[in-house]
Amino acid sequence: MRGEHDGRADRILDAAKELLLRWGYRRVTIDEIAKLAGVGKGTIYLHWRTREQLFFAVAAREAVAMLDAVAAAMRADPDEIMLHRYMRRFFLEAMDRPVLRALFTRDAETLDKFLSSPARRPLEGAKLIASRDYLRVLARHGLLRAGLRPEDLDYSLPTIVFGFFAIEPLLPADVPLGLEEKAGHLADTLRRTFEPERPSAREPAAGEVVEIFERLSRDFEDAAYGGKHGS
Amino acid sequence: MRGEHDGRADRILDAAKELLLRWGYRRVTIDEIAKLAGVGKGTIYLHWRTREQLFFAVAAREAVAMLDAVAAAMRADPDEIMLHRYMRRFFLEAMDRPVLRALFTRDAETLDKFLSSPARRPLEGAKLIASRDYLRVLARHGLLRAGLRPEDLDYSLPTIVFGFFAIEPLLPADVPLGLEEKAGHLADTLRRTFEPERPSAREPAAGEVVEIFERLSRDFEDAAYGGKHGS
DNA sequence: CTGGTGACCAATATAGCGTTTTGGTCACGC
DNA sequence: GCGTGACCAAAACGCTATATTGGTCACCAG
Repeated sequence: MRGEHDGRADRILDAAKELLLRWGYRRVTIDEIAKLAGVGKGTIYLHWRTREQLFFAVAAREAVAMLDAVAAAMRADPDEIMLHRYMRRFFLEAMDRPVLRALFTRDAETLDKFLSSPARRPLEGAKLIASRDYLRVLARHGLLRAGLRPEDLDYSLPTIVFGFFAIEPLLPADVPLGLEEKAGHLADTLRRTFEPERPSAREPAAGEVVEIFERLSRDFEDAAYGGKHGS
Repeated sequence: MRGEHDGRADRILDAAKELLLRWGYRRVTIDEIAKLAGVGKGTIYLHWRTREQLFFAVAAREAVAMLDAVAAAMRADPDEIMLHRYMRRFFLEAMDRPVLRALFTRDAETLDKFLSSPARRPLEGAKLIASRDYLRVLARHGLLRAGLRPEDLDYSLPTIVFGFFAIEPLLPADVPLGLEEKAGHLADTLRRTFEPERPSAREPAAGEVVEIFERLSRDFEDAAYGGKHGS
């Protein structure tokens, strides 16, 4: 069932994505998207109720790709479920995907009003970064500092991660750090702040965690293609 | 010599500050400031070369007040020189001063174009947050993690602190945390990330550190009142 | 002489308004 | 019955006339 869309929705999303990255949110019109996708304008409205929903779907599809990459990496190496490893990959994957990078770095040039539009809400860091379920599993398996409860992270964790994204457009051009190094600093901060010095084994938790991210991915996929009926 | 200005500059800065907070950067005119301060418009230009410099001086004077509070606290309690204690106070003091809060939270409503104006440059976090001299003293006295060099903090430290400020305008209204608690989370993060588990005594470093902040304060004071001749 | 001033000016911002573009709909036809 | 593009109200844009404002400087009060 997964990924067996008729392809038309994806052609439209491809067109929207390309134009978004080329011209920025404000300058892209539905007519252009329809033309590039080779469909009538009305067809787009068979898939999504508004322009906003359409662009939300563009971003949601990117999130799906990212989450799938995350889940795959966790399957290949259980260590990858550790909070600091996950956020390291999260940072790298997000920065490698122009749409997500624009979203997380709050690139106003590209996203303009979409940044403050309500449709963007479900993409807010919180859900992706700090899925309560994921943190709960980590805590239960001794992969968070003793005594640290999932809700204790509600504020700090997204705030720290947000800082590493949001600082990007403000960095002077001559910062001698690559993405990998930045991700490393982020990971180091999270590991020291939230993880135990001697964490338990990861394997017992890996299955559950992978499942959580797979489910999250499906949720975003549904949200992307089902925008017509969604909230 | 300190603080013995003729008072006129301060009256002007008071007027500018009040109008800034009331109307926002864009709506405040030099004429209004002059009227409220009870001086002629030309007089303002005897103190500062441009409107931008004037508003920079408003912010610089706030920074002086904050730095003085920081230095006083460090004099009263040497523990206050620890990085996490300093940043805790920095956060609280900045958030308590409307002008600095607007600056650090990047409040576009209040500051508008001033946020991207070159005159603001010297107020950038880096100088205040991560004065190299201060970090060097901490390192020399064993108050930073072994092996952590001041330049290793150039990226991480401002980034983390920036996150805690910049997230503010994005927090939903129902976040159940007070400023003190937020500052506590920031301090905790910095302590665990950058400080040794068993730091050396603070007293030996306290004098030097206090001096650094006193000098920083004087620098900002000079910059504020000497805007006429400054760069 | 000197420090302070406000009338003055070029440059920028604003307001008004007619025109164009565009998100979203829906009657029609393949 | 699914897909379409002509259609429409609403929003965006371009443009001109007008108003505002940062910054200057000739002049004046002390």
